[in-house]
Amino acid sequence: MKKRILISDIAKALGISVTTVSFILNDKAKEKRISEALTNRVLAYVQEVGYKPNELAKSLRTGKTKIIALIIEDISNPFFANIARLIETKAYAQGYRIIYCSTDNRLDKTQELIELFYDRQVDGFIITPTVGLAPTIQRLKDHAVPLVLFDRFLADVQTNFVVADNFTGANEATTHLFEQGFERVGFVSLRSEQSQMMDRLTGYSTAVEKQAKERYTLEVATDSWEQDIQDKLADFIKEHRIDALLFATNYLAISGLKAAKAQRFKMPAMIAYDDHTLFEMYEPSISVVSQPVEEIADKLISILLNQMQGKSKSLREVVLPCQLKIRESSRFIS
Amino acid sequence: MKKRILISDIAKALGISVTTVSFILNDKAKEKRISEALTNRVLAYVQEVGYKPNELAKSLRTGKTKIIALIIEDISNPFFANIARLIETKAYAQGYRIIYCSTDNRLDKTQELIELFYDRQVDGFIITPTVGLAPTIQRLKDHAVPLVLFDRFLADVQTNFVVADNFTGANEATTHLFEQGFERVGFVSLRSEQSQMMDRLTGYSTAVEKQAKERYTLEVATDSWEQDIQDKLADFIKEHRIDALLFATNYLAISGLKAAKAQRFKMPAMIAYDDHTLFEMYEPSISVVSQPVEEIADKLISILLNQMQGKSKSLREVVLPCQLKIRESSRFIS
DNA sequence: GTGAAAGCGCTAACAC
DNA sequence: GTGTTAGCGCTTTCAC
Repeated sequence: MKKRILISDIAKALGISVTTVSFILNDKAKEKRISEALTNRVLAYVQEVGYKPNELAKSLRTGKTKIIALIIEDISNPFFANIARLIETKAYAQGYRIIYCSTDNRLDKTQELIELFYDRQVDGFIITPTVGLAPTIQRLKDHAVPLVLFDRFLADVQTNFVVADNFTGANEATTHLFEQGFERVGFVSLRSEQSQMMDRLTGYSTAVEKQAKERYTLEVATDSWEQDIQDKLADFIKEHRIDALLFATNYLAISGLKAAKAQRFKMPAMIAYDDHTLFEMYEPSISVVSQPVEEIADKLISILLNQMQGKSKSLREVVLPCQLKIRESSRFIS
Repeated sequence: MKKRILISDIAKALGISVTTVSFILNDKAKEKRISEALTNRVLAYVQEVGYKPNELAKSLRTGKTKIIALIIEDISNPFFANIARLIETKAYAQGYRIIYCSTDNRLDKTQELIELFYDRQVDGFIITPTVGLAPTIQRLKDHAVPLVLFDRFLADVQTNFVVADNFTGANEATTHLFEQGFERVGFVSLRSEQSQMMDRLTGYSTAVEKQAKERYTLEVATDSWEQDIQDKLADFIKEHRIDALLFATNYLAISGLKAAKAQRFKMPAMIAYDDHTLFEMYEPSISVVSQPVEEIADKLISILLNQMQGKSKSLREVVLPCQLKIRESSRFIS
């Protein structure tokens, strides 16, 4: 292993002190009124030997790592992967890097991850919280760690968050189905206390009540087997003679499509939550409630950066509108 | 911000020295023959006050960060997102965390990212290299930085790598199409010198020659607009009266399906490279050459860990077989 | 304008 | 067995 060149090497080679080199390297040359000649000489030499400071030592000294922790449900879910991509690009432009981990929505794992990254002195957190995470988040807040939640928020602790307007999203989707002429509109969701799931459920229920129709809901356990989900779905549809369905997540909708294909029944009309290449291309194309991914990523980064730079101490609770993309799967065919 | 508790605080509170605490915390208690009573007292106190060492300081001192840099083409591509997920899980189990960045296959960005993470003292690299990256990789090698490439390798520099057997994958897919009875089998690929693209092309060409048929290839520029790709594809199919197609990547195949949908022509028989939920669910379901993602991730991590732990200095060049999943889209219908 | 030196929090060689 | 202390490589105060 070739030895890395150090700031002291530079100083020695140029016959000046470490301080001077450090000042010049940290753009404090004029502030400290170091001669332009020397400044240029140092810069040229640094360039020549390709010196790069050890960021670790720098971080230890400054307390800043320029790293943001992204603690996310599942990086392989396209919805999260897309957000991750956007966040990464925006953070990168500001000189920040992203360290990520998937939580699988497991509380213990999430807590552990947060502790871990906290010990690593990350500068800020972007988190999709699990139920029960409030105490952990509160602790971060106590330590004045910049953080912002997304996709869902926690009722028990006040924090910055960026979520979609899930109530309205689900409400409009449901209403659209009724307006198309469907009568028995079901809702398939996760058995979860997560805010986004609750809001979607309430959105659906409110729409059903407004239309004075019957509610049909199926809640799937988060740790169900794929096969189990498919069976439950098939039963649910048949038993209640459902003629239209709203799915609370993209993967539930995909399970639904798989069930229909495997068990050879005709999928009723449907709308999915969160867009996916599959929905766009499927025959018939699947209507979706789509979250504004780009804006979510934008807000997340800007809120976090503001906080990290100490610009704003006020709480930011951002709720962004969803977009109902009507495609073929929600068309009424009498 | 509540002050973090330090190892010196522990020592002071217990009236012992930092060394002792450090030894105990680093499992060197018996090695240094520290009394069990003291060991337990320290452990209990550490537990009680919730002391956590500053990992940054630890890293600076030990030179180990327990962080692996994942430098990948595009985290939002399901193929890479899936691998990322698997790598993450396996690394996590070994106490390593992942820091990632997407390169978009741009040389300058990739170089910059590698430098950056190198300066951050990551313990190892997993990289999908771009063309022209050899000098940078060589430099890492000179500095004895553990690294392993994947998805493609570089001819100009010897390194560990894990790739799929792209030649055979493409060859078998092409042969399968001919055996089905198709006559005019085209190949759609990226205009790129990347090894995996070249191998897929050679695999196709060799199969065509063996069958003594005509070659029809379309190479799309990597920075093309989606619309442009679709137009080119439509023209290509019509002009050569293609009756079956092999796509070199999943997104090219998706562009093909989109083109067919938008421009209302019938997609010829086809096989895509890399599986995708869409291909499984599409009507007709799309045959694919699927890479063994799980094994790739396994090999990557085990090779990298071995290297990081200094266990093996020998070069590991792993080529894993692809699996041809025959579905409906490659069926011959006369 | 420039340099010496203190420390960021930790590990581990060395001393006793 | 336990403590003292010298760094890891950097930034920054303070002195000149």
